[in-house]
Amino acid sequence: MKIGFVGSANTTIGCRPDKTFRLTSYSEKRVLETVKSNLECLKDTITFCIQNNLLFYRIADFIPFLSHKTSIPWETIGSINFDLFTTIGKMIRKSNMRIAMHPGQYTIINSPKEDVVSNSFTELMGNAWILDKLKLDNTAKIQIHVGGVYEDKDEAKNRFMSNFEKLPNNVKKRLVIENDDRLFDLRDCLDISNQIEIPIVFDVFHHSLKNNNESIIEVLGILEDFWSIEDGNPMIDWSHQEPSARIGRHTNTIDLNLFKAFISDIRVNNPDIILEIRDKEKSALKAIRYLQEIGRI
DNA sequence: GGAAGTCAAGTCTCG
DNA sequence: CGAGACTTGACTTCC
Repeated sequence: MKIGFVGSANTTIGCRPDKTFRLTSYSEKRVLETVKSNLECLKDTITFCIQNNLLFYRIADFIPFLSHKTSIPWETIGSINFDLFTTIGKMIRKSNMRIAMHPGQYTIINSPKEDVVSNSFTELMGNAWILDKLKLDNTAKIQIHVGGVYEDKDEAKNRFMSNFEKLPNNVKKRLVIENDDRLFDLRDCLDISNQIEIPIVFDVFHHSLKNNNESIIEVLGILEDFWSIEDGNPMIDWSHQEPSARIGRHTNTIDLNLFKAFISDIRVNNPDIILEIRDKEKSALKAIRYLQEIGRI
C-alpha cells in the first residue's frame, strides 16, 4: 500500500510545481521559465515524498498550454530540460515511487465533436510523453473520466471504447478510467472495462455519491482482476465530504477517524491510495503516520 | 501594495 | 436558452 497526494503542495515544501499564466501573456520565454521552475519544484516535491515515505504522487500539469496550438513542441521542452527530467525520473524509479496524472474536465474522448476528441488526444499524448520522458513503466497511469452522456449513455460508452482503440499505444497502456459522482458510476465503468482492456481507478468519495449499493470491499475484490502485473496494484482515490459545504465538495483537511474506518474496512494492503484533499501533503502526512503506527505500511 | 476581476478548453443543470 | 457550477487558486489589472 502506497499513500500519496495531488500536485500543488506549497506550505511545507515551499514552492508550487504547477505554476501557470494567462494565455494573453503567452510567450515561449514564459513557457520555458515556468516549466523550469515547475520541474525544479517537482524535484523538491519528490524529495519530500521520499523522505516521508509517501510513495505515490499525482503530478499536476507542469507544462502550461501543453496541448495548445501555440505551444512549444514537447521534444524541445524535453531537450532543454534534459537533466531535470533525467534526475527526477531516476529519483522516482530508484525509490520505487508510483506516479499518476489526471487531466481535467476538458479532456473528453467520447465527445461527438471531433475537435474536442482531437484536443483530448493531444492532451493525453502530452501526458504520456511526460511519463515516457521520465522513463516510468506502465504502472504510472493517466486517469480520466468516461466523459459526457449526450442524451444516450450506451452510445456515449461505445464512442469511448471506439475512440480508445484509436489512441496511440503508449497512451492506451497508461490510460485508466475513474468513476464519477454524477454520470458514469462504477457499474458504467465496469461495462466498459469488461469489453476493452482498461483498469478502473476506484474513487471512494464519488462512489459514496453515486453507486448501486456495492460495498467497498466487494468493489475492491472485483477491480483487482482488471489490474495486471504490468498495470501495477489497483489505484484508489480517497477523500470525504467537507462538513457543511455543498455535497460533493472535497474536504479541506482529513478527518482521521473516517480514514481509520476506511482502512479497517478494506482489510487488504494492495491498493495504492491518492488522497484528494485540499491541504495536500498535510493530510497525507497524517495518514501515513497512522498507517505506520498500526503497521499497515 | 492590496482588492477585484479573470482565467484555454466542455458538459450538465438550473433558473 | 443563457448563466453558473465544476475546482480553486493564482494570475493580472486596476486603483
